[in-house]
Amino acid sequence: MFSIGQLSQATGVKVPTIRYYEDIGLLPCDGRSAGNQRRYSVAGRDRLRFIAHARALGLPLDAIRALLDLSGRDGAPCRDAHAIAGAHLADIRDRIARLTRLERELERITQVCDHDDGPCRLLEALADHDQCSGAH
Amino acid sequence: MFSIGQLSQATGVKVPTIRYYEDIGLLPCDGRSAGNQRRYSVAGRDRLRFIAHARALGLPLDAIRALLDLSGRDGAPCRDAHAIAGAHLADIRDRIARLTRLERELERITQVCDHDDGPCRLLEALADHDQCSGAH
DNA sequence: CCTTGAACCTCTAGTGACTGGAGAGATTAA
DNA sequence: TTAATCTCTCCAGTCACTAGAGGTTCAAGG
Repeated sequence: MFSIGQLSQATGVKVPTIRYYEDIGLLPCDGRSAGNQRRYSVAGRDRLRFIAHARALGLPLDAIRALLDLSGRDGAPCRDAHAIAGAHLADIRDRIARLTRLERELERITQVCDHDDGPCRLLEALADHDQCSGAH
Repeated sequence: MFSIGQLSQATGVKVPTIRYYEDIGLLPCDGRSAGNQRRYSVAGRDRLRFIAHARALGLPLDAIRALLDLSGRDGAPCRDAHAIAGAHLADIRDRIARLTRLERELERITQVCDHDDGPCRLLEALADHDQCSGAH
């Protein structure tokens, strides 16, 4: 059995975060010591590792909760898991696309003015959406 | 003079958001009606347009506040404005790079398993960081 | 057995940038 | 005048934590 600090060391997840995951019902502890301190089993550690890795991949906690529910069930979780991961992948691609448009727009804006005196056209360009090539 | 709703229509910024900007000291209103309703001048509308456009470009409100302070001053705001915009551009590029790594990783994970029966390796792959090519 | 210091407990509040709702008052057009 | 719309303030919620206060428990050394 692990204490919360040992679990934190074993997974790289901070202690307050582990307690937060318990609060929202994502990671129950496997019991308490006589003095009311949390104790975790190996299964609990593995569950937290799953959560931590999925978080590192950017999945929101709701999606992680759904995946954890799936992995406990039989039936056809494979398709459902793919649906969740696929939706996340689509979301990531969408964010990349939008950030890339912003990058180009901001590059353009920072290049309209590269002098040291006179009124700064950068501020004007930032103020005026009409100068932009598209929507954001 | 605009009412808050007219300002909202003119800028595309929602009414509660305008009030929020006032709360945090970003956009004071230019007076009140006899019945205590907010009134805005053309200058106020332009200021909100600046804020809205900078937000659409992804700048955080802190950076926008700094830019608004700059645009009111003389001195050498041009260099400072470039510094703020440049930092934001670097941040965007960093986020794109990280999202692209995640995209590749998630692509790999979703491809380890494309069947309909048996245990889903997608869930295993999500659980196991060691299968990943790098850090995230 | 006792002490010390680290780890742990609960609870509250704060982050960024809003969004939504309740319940009451103001404005405007017919 | 009346009805419809708009606006007011205040409070709570979002997401995923993070930080702090003030108190309790644990493990190791003497």
